[in-house]
Amino acid sequence: MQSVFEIIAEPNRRAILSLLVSSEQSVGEIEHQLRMPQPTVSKHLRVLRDAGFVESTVDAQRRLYRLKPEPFQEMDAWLAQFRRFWSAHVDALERHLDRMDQEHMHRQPHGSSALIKKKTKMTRPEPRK
Amino acid sequence: MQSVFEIIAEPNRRAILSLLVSSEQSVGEIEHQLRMPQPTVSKHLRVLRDAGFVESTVDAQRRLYRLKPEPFQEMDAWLAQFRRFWSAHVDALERHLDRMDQEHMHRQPHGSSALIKKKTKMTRPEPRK
DNA sequence: TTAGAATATACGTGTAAAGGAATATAAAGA
DNA sequence: TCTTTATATTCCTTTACACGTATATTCTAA
Repeated sequence: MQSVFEIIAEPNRRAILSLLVSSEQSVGEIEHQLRMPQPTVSKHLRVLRDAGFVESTVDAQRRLYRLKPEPFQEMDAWLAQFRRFWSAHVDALERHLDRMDQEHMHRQPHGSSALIKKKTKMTRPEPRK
Repeated sequence: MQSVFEIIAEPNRRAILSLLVSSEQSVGEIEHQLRMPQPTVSKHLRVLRDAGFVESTVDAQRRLYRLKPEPFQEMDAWLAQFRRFWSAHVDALERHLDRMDQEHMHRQPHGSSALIKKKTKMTRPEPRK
């Protein structure tokens, strides 16, 4: 489980990361919001912490977990080499994500598709009038 | 092997994608440049094609593979939700990637670390004079 | 100091996927 | 047609990892 890419390959881990983007959360809060068994949450948090995606602080019996930026920046840096290539083809993405919506909606319980589409539209160049 | 994230979790596939960013390549060219057995290349290309990362055209007995943009855009869109969060912490990335260099250099045969660092520096804000 | 709450870890199991070796398919050229 | 080149696929084995269940650890509060 060396690389950041293997870490985020796991859907539950991506869900945890998306949850933590709003604010830090305890294990129990993650457990309830994502409806995963507690050992599952703890085990994924362990992996995420070892990989530097999150850090935790102690609050009584609770552990509060929050994001750390470095691995995300590393992923972004890897993606950067492809940006020149794809930036020409923005329109095709709309169709692609619409297809994803149809096929995978049930696997993405937290509306990330909608978020993706919204964000994508923001990066689209304005039509020249 | 549903999601784009699982596809790029495999290091050989990432190497193939990085190779194709310069230009389209035949299976044999990929095989030689990355020093992988031919069946390995073909199998990974199959996965990449099914996931929409690449497409191929026929050239005599050869198959020429090239990148397609959509999956990269989809990954970028997922990463976007974390950008607000990390954009404050740029300096920490330098240290992080320097550590990665020490630990993983032998696993990244194509100088992607150097490329990452270079690109990262480009996105760093200029010091105000 | 003991009970209960919150979290972490250990262990056993199933499964998916990556790799190697062999073989199949397809096209080109003699 | 037969051979050679280029690529794809099949079969088999191994390994890594995600999960469930059970148990351990850690801290609080009574």
